[in-house]
Amino acid sequence: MPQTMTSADLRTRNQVRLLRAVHDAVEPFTRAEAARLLGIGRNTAAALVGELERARLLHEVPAEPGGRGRPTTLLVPHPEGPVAFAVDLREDTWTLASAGLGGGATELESGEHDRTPAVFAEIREAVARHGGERLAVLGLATSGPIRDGHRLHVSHLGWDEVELDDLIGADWPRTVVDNDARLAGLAEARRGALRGTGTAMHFHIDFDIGGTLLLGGDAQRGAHRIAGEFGHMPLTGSPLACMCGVRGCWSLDVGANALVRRFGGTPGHGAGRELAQEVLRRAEAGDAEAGAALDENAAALGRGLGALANALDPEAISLSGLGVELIRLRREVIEAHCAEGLMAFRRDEPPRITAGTVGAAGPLTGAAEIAWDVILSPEWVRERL
Amino acid sequence: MPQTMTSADLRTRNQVRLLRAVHDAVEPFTRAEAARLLGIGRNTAAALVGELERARLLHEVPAEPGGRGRPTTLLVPHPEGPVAFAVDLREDTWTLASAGLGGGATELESGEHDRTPAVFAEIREAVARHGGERLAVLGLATSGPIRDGHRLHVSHLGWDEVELDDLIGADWPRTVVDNDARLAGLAEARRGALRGTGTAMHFHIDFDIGGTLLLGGDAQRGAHRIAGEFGHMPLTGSPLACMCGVRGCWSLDVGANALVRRFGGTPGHGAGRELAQEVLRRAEAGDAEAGAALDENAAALGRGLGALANALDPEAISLSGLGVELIRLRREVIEAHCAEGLMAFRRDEPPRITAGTVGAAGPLTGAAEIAWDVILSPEWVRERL
DNA sequence: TTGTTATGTTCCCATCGAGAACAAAATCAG
DNA sequence: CTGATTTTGTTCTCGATGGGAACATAACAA
Repeated sequence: MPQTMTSADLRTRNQVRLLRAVHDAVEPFTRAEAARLLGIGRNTAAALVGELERARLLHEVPAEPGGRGRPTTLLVPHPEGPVAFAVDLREDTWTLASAGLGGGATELESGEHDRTPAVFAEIREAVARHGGERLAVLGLATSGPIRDGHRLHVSHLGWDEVELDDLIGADWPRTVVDNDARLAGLAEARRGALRGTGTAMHFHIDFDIGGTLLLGGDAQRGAHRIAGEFGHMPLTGSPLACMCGVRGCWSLDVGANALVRRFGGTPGHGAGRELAQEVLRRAEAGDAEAGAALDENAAALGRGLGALANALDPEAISLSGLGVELIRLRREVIEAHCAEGLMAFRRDEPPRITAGTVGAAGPLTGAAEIAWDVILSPEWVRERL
Repeated sequence: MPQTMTSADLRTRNQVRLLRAVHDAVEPFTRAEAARLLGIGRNTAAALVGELERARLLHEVPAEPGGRGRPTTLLVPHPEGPVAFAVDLREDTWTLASAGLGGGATELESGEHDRTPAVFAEIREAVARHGGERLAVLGLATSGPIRDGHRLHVSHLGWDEVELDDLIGADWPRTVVDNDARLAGLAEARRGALRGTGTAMHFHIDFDIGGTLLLGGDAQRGAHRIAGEFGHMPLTGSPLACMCGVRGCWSLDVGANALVRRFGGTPGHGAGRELAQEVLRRAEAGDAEAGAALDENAAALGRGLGALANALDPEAISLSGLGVELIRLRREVIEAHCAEGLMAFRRDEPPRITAGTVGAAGPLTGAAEIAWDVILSPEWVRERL
């Protein structure tokens, strides 16, 4: 496991550091600022940028003068530089987007699908339509755990152990895949509400609840890359059996399925999202029963967050999906029950609970991030020159 | 946040890599093997080792010839090299040990204490008695969470927000502190049952249960460095109120306190450990009620482990304290209830549940590790030359 | 117009690790 | 006992890297 050794590796390393700084920056910065940021000399910065410009990875544009001093250049993505494609594969739709250095994604195409793995061929064709020389890596977000990075398991589509290696063949560009909830969390950590946190958590609340632990801007993946099933811990004392095969899961009390069940429906089939939206509408309009349902959902959410905060000590927790509405309408309920679940000695410093700012674009943004993580690696950059 | 830039940093980096390899190795290795291991040339290895020998960080001793080829030298700790001291501060005793490069710890002194923070002065004196020129860093393990690394909270000693910065003053050597359960886990990850795992968990079961998530050989610490209170999640549906201020904690059903409660005692005062030992003895002798108590404890343990495995996907889980006996006597119960708590699709690949191999020396060994982590840093090594 | 300030550019230099060639010290084959 | 083989140590040269100093350049300010 060699990390770095030769002087050439040192150069590559500094090039990657520079590219990563550009990618992660909120605002573009100048070459001189880059030198200060990386702690290198102006001469070295000039050499690095020159090589990256020649490799069509960075581009320099004149910066408007901002005070005294010789005018300098802004470091921006190269117009002919590599791009990452990102795919968000949902229950019955898919979206393809393109993202350059810096992360800004533009949607290219989207479509519906028939809930069979044939959608992968459809996506492959869309990628071929839009992908040119500049396409470097494809990041794909799907729901459901992906064991060891290739065995996909989406229960609500009836996909059981779908073999991704068979569906994503040699005619695909270099492709990296991950779970949508985890990628939504990664997006928040890199470009959203969790930016800058050392330890944080993100939860996506849809039919049920899934999430990820974010450490230093990266998502914890686990030994088989199926970490994040926080919704399948018994955090709320439910006596019910969950579809996952366990009894008492947190997800039984949080999310659209819990709302469906409360109003007498059978979870797991179809119209849960519409019902959830309707409950939200009615609760906002003052309907007592809908309000009570929301209270229960928010209370169960908060109770679980408190328990998880005891164990993992996050600085902040962001929510997406239904969670955004729950925060908007029932923040006090969530926070009160979170505090109740927190050990007494930590109640004066509870985790910040916040709505994600990347929103519904989370999985797509996260997929672009993991694709760019491949590009911004020493191996890839060295290959490119 | 500069990671590395100059060529001098490159050299330091490789020196640290070499020292870390020696520290982490199970068996000593030769200079030629080191070159292969780090992916550097024999000439470079010779230069690195020479400098480290002059800095009294490494020592070369003739290796007994093992086949053909010119005889070489074994890389071993320098006899005058730096040592780390490690302290394990327990409820009413403390132990001081010394650990050299490679981790082998030898006990220096131990004593009892009066359960007041005055024990820190006592420890300071013992350190001064044994510490000479070679003492570089002190690692200290205590029970209880240590918020932000300096505010100690040990409920069963009645220490509430004890300020470590006041107790560990400028007359101490460079000191690093952490929680005993976390350090026990770190010890397993570095030198015990979890060695080589990418994602693993460790739990120490005493009066209650505490643990840590281990990622790539390091312990997850959390935003306020108080992560690891897994025992205070409601994983077993207990209706009771816990001393921590929360209702339903896992710890209410696992550990010595749970046994005390089951046999009519009041947890939190004294003799829980003796009772636990007696229950173990009686259960092993065939006593039905003691056996049932053990069953319940093991079942609750397994149930929680399964839930946590869903969320964090560890490759292996090691246990210390009472957990060792529980594995020895009730492995099937633990594993069965763990499987029951695992989502169905992961039951064919459950986490390996194993007794820790570092044993009672876990906190001390872990304390030595965090002390050596300071020594094996580029900053420290560069300072030493 | 002239001084100030921030940046770009060009040079030289110390250091680092790679690689090749050779030397040294053991084992193995006869 | 001798010579071939194997593995490692040692020495030397070389290209590349980043630091630093000196100078050039282009804006602003007085």
